[in-house]
Amino acid sequence: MPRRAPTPPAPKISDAEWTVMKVLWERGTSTLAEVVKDLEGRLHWKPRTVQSLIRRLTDKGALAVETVGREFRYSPAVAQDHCQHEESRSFLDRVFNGRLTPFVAGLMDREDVSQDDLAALREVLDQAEKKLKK
Amino acid sequence: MPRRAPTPPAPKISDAEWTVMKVLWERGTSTLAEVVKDLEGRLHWKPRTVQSLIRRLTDKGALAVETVGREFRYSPAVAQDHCQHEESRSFLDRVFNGRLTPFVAGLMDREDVSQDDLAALREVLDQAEKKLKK
DNA sequence: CCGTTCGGATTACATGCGTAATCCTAGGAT
DNA sequence: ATCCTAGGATTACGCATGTAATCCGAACGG
Repeated sequence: MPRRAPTPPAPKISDAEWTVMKVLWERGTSTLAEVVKDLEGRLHWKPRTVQSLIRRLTDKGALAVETVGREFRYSPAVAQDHCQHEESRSFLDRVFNGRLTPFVAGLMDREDVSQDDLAALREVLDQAEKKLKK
Repeated sequence: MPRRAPTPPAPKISDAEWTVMKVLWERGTSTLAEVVKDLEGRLHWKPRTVQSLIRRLTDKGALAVETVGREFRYSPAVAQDHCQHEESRSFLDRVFNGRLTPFVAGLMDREDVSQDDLAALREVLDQAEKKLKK
């Protein structure tokens, strides 16, 4: 599968940082407390831990900080799509020599897929084909 | 997509280690020199570096060592499929909340896919469906 | 006004990773 | 017999990561 024109690279986001970014992408601009709230229950993390991760993310330019009156509000500074795509590429390259089909085949082989999933995937392929023909 | 019954976990393999494992999976049992040879040209790595990686891989149980006469021969102690599947799962969970369809859709959207790729993917889906019906 | 609390800044600290160098020994070249 | 060399064992070393704790100042409750 050939790549398109290169896109400016997104900052490299670690595992734990992904967890935080996902909250921010879902919620949009949020305060530390809001992020902590969102994560608690699902995660054991102490608030300090979340703060550390947020700090690292702002340091690497993945989050923007805005001082609204008294409080700091954080928002994603990189598009989720973009980050997802970079991760996807590097994952496929590393594990499957860049090839998508064996990846999908492997999953199908070892996990149960629903009819719905299959239908959704076919739909995606049809869209791709339509785009290709244009 | 629901998971199947859990499989015994494979050792966690780092980026650089994947490069080495791929050589061993392709070549089968090999000596250090053979692995180095296989990698040189594609990679800048010094032989010592390769040796370190091999050592870490044997330490974590991903490679088996066998002393054949004078030399050490290394072979994969874990199945490639298995490792690939674990990576796939953790990647999908981390980046796409476990969902395959958005992953494929994102790739289709940002990369060019060939007719051949599309056909191969359709074939995979057909197989999955057949398996599902049985 | 005073103590508590919340969040930013700074610091911590073990582990893993990428990328080797050094040391040592046994086998091969001369 | 001697020296070189390849490869295993040990050690290195800086950076990233996961997971916080500490310190400090401001806001808030009483």
